[in-house]
Amino acid sequence: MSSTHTHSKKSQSLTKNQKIVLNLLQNSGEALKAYSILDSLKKEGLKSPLQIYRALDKLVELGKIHKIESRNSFIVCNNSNCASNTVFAICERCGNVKEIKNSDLSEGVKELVKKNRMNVTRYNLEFFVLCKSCKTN
Amino acid sequence: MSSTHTHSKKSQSLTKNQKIVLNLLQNSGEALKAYSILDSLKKEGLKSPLQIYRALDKLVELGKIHKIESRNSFIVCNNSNCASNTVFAICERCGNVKEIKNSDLSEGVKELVKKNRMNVTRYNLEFFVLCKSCKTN
DNA sequence: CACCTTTATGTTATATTATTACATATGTAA
DNA sequence: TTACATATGTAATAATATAACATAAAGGTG
Ligand SMILES: [Zn+2]
Ligand SMILES: [Zn+2]
Ligand SMILES: [Zn+2]
Ligand SMILES: [Zn+2]
Repeated sequence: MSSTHTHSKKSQSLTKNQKIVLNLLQNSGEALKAYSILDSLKKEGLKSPLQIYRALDKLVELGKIHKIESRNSFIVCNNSNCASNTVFAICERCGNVKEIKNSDLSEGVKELVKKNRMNVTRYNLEFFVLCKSCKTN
Repeated sequence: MSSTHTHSKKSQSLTKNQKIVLNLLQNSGEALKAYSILDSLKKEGLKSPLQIYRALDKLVELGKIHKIESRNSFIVCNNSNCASNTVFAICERCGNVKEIKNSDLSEGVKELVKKNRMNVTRYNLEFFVLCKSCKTN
């Protein structure tokens, strides 16, 4: 035993199911739905929706993934740290989702927040677009 | 007979069910869920989810109402014409939803769109806030 | 270590949200 | 009239998400 140096770093504290779900989302690179994730993970032993939703909830809470609200799907965070302020471009034709850095938006958002005296915790912006691939077809 | 003067104005072309649903949303003034709308309209003779969803779909399409994606609820449009570009403040504590004019946002959005070379059809921005009433309690 | 608390897991059942499929009716235009 | 598009009614079912409860693992305190 000796060095059972409990690597209890906060940063790698994902549990088994959380790791499995995160891996799938990372490897897929696209937005996935909960029940499609469940299907894909039957072989890993996960067999109930709740196992998926619990992992997803936690990963969202940790900022590792985001939920695409208008599509009930989930995608890995593309940025280092969104602080849960998210911007997506969602293709209306093929459903492709791409996360966008929100830096350019901050000024406009700040003004809007100030003018409306809002106590903003976070925000989520969804652009509905025709993606490059769909535009050329 | 005689004057069956078909009042076929495009502007008032809502159908019976569409009018009933829109009226309820207008009178309530708050965001409502489809099945709660259904419950409220049992007395008007609407009895299946599909009757509600069809009316809601059409009203959204016409821009009369909006869907709050993160809450699966619907609210009357608060502006004259959003062109389906919507901004909401959603209280995380009580669920209250308020539509916000998006004029101040346009510059930041335009830049973001330009920088990412997006072909944007429309957008939806959801601010998660602590509303005034909840802040004081 | 023993003890307690918190967090995660497994499992079943159920709630909530939304659509498919098909038959009928109504509105609009040539 | 005929044709076509749009709206309605109704039943069944699909897709998304949570409640409830039992058990297990992880973490902190003394
Ligand atoms: Zn992100
Ligand atoms: Zn596309
Ligand atoms: Zn509006
Ligand atoms: Zn509130």
